[in-house]
Amino acid sequence: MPEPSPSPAETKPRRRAGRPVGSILDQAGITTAALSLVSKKGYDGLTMVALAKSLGVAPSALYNHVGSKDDVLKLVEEDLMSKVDSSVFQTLPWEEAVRAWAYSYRDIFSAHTPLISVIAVLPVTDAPQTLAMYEAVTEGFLRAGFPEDRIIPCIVALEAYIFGAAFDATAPADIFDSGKLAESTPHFTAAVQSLGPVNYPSDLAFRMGLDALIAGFGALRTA
Amino acid sequence: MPEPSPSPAETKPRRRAGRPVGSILDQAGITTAALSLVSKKGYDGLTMVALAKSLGVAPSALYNHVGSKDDVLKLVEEDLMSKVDSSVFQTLPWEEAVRAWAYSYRDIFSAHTPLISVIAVLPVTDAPQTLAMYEAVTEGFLRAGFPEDRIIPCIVALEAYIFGAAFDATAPADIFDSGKLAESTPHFTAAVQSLGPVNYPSDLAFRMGLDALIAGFGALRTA
DNA sequence: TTCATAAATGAATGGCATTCATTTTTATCT
DNA sequence: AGATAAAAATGAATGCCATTCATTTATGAA
Repeated sequence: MPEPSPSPAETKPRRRAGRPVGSILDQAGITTAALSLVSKKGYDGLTMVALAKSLGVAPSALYNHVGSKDDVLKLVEEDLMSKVDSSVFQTLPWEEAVRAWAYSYRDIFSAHTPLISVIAVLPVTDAPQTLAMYEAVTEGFLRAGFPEDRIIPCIVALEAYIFGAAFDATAPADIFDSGKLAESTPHFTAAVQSLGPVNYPSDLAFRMGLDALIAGFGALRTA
Repeated sequence: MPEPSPSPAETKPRRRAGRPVGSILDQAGITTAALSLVSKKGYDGLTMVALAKSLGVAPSALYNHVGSKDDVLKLVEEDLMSKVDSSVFQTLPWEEAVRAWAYSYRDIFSAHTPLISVIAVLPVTDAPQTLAMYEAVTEGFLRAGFPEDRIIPCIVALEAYIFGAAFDATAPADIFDSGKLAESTPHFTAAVQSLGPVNYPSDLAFRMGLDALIAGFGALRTA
């Protein structure tokens, strides 16, 4: 630090790199506290008051580190995105990589569906983990021989499907029980019953749709 | 309840059919008021206080007709479901019917994404309009020659895709702007730019994914 | 008219995110 | 070591929200 006395360029206070020494709170701590709160109490339990209490701090103290509760959700989202396995595109053939990536993506976010409405509309700017995932997936598509201008539409469609499927995965098993109105919907009721005792086929449906998307998109490769 | 008095079958108070004569409020009125409130102020503006005011009534009066705000959302959902065009399955060949139905479904719910988290998990019991839609779609699949036990998984997968796409449709155009981090994600950034001035291809993506699902599922027909 | 029931009222209640003036803590400079 | 300025934490508001409840009003049937 060759920092002489006169030095008008350096006006901001400095801090030793990587050491949040002077404060109880920082964004990383808030993120992990939010995640453990969600895993214990669900998204209804994720309130600024509860978050502050779990950190041993007054609620207003949080606002020195995040601008709003939405900021907290963005932090959680970034953390989750970093857990989606997009490394598979470096090791597996395209079809299998897409499949593994999609399952990983869906499994992670099916436990965090309240985030989906936030993510789906959230600009990717300043979201490094999210961008890193997109970069890895894009590279995988390029390597597999996709024309550059088809890659983003394919990813967008796959993501839409994954988000929708994440909701499905949390639905109750009897969601298709037609109850008293069964008589007026005979074909639908029969189709539901033909599935057997397990009436909600969210996993079968996910696999079938994913197969269709992979087959359809795979045909776009030029190489 | 042995009910000694004569006429034991008729215990509930009667009311002339179709005439909500004695009260200002009923569920139909609440539903249309909620819909017009949403269209004017969005889902943030849909509060019980605002809803009551738009009906010229005290907020607590609403609770004589609905159990909770979630009930209001269910009423709105049912109304929207009745607007999804599933009649196409009676007139068009299967591929075109699925396409038309899916576009109609997505277009309606892209203006009501806050409902999706409710719908996706909501049992279909006591939701006559929703059941009617499922019945029409199921009939369309049966007519097209699908094995009975494949129909529900296909519908579930299509719905997941439609719900996800409804979120996409509301995303800002610059959602994929990588900003300062563009240098660290060269392939993704290039792929986004190859799309041209319109950087968010939600319509192209929807069409491509829908084509893939229709092609993949269409192959399941046996007839 | 009488009476029971349904509907509407207005005043609570408790939870929520967020703000702000104030105090405390911390890091750096003299 | 002491002074100083910035960052961080505090506690007490604020305003909005869904929901409840005791009470009053309106309605239809007997």
